[in-house]
Amino acid sequence: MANIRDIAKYADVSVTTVSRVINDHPYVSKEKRDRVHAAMKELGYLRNQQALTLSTGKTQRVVVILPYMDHPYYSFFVDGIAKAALENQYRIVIWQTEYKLSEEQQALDLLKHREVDAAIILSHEMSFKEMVSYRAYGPIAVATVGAPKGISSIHVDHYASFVSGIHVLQQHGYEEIGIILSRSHSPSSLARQQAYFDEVASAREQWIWTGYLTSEDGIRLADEFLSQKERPRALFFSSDYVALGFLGEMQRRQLPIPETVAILGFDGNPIGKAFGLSTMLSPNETIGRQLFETALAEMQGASPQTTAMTVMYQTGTTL
Amino acid sequence: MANIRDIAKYADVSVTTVSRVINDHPYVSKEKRDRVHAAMKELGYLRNQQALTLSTGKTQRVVVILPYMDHPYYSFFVDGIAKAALENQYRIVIWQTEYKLSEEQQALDLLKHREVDAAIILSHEMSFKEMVSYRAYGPIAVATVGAPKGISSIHVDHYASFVSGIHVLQQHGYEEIGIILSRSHSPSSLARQQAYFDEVASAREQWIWTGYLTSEDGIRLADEFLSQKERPRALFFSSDYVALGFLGEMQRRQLPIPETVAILGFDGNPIGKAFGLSTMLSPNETIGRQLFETALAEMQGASPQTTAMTVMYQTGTTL
DNA sequence: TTGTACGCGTTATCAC
DNA sequence: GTGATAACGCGTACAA
Repeated sequence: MANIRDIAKYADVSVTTVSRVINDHPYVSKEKRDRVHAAMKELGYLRNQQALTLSTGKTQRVVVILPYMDHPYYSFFVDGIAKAALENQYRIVIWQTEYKLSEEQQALDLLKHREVDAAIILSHEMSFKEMVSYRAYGPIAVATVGAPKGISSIHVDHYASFVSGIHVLQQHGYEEIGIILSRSHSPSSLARQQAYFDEVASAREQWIWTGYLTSEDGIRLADEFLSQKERPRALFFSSDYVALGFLGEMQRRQLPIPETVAILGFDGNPIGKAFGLSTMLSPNETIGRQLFETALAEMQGASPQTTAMTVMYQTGTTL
Repeated sequence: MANIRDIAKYADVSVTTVSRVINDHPYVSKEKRDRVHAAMKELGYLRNQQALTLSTGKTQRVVVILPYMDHPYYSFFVDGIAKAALENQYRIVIWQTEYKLSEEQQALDLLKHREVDAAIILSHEMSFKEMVSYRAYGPIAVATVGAPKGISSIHVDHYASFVSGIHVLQQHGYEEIGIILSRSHSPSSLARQQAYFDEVASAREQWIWTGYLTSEDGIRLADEFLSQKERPRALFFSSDYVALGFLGEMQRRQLPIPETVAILGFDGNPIGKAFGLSTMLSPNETIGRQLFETALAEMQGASPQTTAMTVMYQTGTTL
């Protein structure tokens, strides 16, 4: 609990000198430097981060805003963010929103109240218009598409990615394709629908299933899918977990894949490999890293930037 | 950027009065209260959290220390912690250690440097002896077994849980049982081995596989398992993800489950349901909640406590 | 009911 | 090289 003043008194120097020693500044005689070090050791000095933070105005913290902690999709982003943050002596504060606007607002209020230096948003309900109003209080980097000037974005180009996924399906001979989306009105879902209608000749509304986020949703999809009279020959998912739920349920019903219907996932979650899931590999950990690095650069004066990432086909046995 | 003094000046009152208004204290005339509110609105006042923190000595933050963000096992704990924390106006800081002692030390240093009020540790390499040396700087709650006095613990009783899992296997007629562990020297692995030798008559060293953490490890296990001349009739895993990796690989090789070998998982990860995995359901989200609540109680003066949780058999088709 | 003055622990400024 | 002293923005005795 000894503070900088106690050290100064004990070493018989000024607090300024102690501060200089702590921060490795020049212009301190070796003799006093040694005395200060000895005093710090003797009294068990520990620098109080809160005081530093108030004094410098920098918190060395970034808030990461995401809807669900327990959805494995997000953990890869967070992993990348966490690694980049730790390497740069930053801490990350996690805020789980469950897509509630009020939670997103509270999380961004951390920026206003100088509790964090920047915000990284993985998915959001909030409009970009509202988000921009927080920009004055610190850099904001998002993993979603459509960010306006002022807000950095490192994201998967969902339109291009879905197009290339559809091409993979078509190269495998599938023309009648259905797609499985998460939230119907999210920008990524809209981009995916657009790609679907642009690239699939037989595209139809009934072959778009929306509201599927978890593996349980995937299980539930089996009934919805099988109950249709006219069914597509292939399903392109927007999440590996949903795809795996569906795949497992089809296996349980002894319906062979891809004979009954081909399955193409999206993400590249390692667990998919165990079940031979064909999928579009998304570089989510890299995106996480870059989100932090972009935010860091902005804190140091750089301009906001937008980067679109692409996905890669990862072969499996479900096509 | 207006601070409490600016408000005071603008409303023509003292800073104390402004502080009282902010914190809803009594003894402020309605008239001045209104003036202060008006001034705050006019100047766009936002309370600086860093200053509050330095002044009160409380950060309203808790650090959560865990080895891997991208291992889905931990996300359920974090989910529970996050929910409980947000309900109590606490923020959580995440520190990913990859089981590196130095990272664990750095994370606990946050406590020393008053950057957080308490620490929650989900899994650790550090000895409890060393951990205790940090206790002086704030409450510590762990999700592991064997915590000494002074350190709170909400954990799965791995010995009892493994015993009950083994009983489930035996009730299904399996006597020759093997077990799959993660890190060989972790307390939970030791408890599981003990349970194994205590309860399984045919227990043998060759039927203990250690070093399996991920689904990829589970895939790899298939070869190790099949190459043994004498094989157990059932495998009891310590993680659903490893079990699923193994299950998927066995399916790929067209080896029927449970005929080739029965599989019992451990965790109760939702994705297991899709593939009919029989497992021991562990209340990890609840444990997360209680970890936070215990830490909070300690911050408010309560004594450290230890609670052991039990797991429940969740039926599937792999036994 | 209100206000003055100080403490929280640090860094930054400026004079010596 | 060194050291007073003023910020940073808030809460809170204590006095009035």
